Amino acid sequence: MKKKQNIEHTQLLVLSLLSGEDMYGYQMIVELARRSDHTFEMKEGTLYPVLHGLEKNGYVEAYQQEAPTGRMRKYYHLTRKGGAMLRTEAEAWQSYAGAVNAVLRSSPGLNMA
Amino acid sequence: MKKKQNIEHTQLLVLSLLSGEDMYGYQMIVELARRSDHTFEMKEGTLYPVLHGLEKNGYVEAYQQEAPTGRMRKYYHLTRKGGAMLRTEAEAWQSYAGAVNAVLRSSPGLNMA
DNA sequence: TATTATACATAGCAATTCTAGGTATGTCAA
DNA sequence: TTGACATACCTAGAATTGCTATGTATAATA
Repeated sequence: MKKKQNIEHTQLLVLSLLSGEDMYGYQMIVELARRSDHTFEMKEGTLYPVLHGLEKNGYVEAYQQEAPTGRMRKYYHLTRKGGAMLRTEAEAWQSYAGAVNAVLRSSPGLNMA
Repeated sequence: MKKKQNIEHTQLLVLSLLSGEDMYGYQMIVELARRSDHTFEMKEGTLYPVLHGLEKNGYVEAYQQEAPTGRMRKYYHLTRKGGAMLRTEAEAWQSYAGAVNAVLRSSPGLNMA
């Protein structure tokens, strides 16, 4: 039985990537792997539906642009609304992670530095 | 439309609680809320199925014990196997959280201390 | 006596990610 | 030139997981 990777908070990670520069889907997958030291290897089947959802809700805007190679790429740009959502979700993440760590720290079975 | 709370890593949190002392279901819900400063309000519909799964896999053992009030409680005890799983999952959490934070830190749209 | 807290349980819904498949072009080595 | 691999996009359906809603029952309290 194959283990499922389960990257949660996909939306937060995508918004975060786009806050630096406009990116296209494939690039996000590569960048996310790089910045997370390959902890995250997001699947296309995960990313593309999320991107379409973000666009539908006005958090990102898409535009086509030709790559130097001649291939078409679909770039995504973070909107003002998307930036606000990013800050909201980042705060939620901080709160969530802090709470998990608080619970783990209270566990004698672990050696939490 | 009601917002879903979505406590992920439920299993890790439960194992962590049980590494301190044996607990019964209702107590875990109360304790988890307390230790997480009420960030986590786990639902019974979430907890009980998870407990049954942990028991089935040998991570915890259950036993009945009468409370001072006269009511029956079902206590859960962390097994050696459960302790090992706790350490494994805690490590996975550290790695996961570290990767998310690394990505967020690389985002100019956020003010990550 | 009615409400709230305690205490356990499950069926089915909803949300999310993955698997698995499809389409197509560019690059590079054999 | 052909075959493999990387690039680049997309979606349907499966699997997982937590939540909603509901049920049962007892003890405490207003």
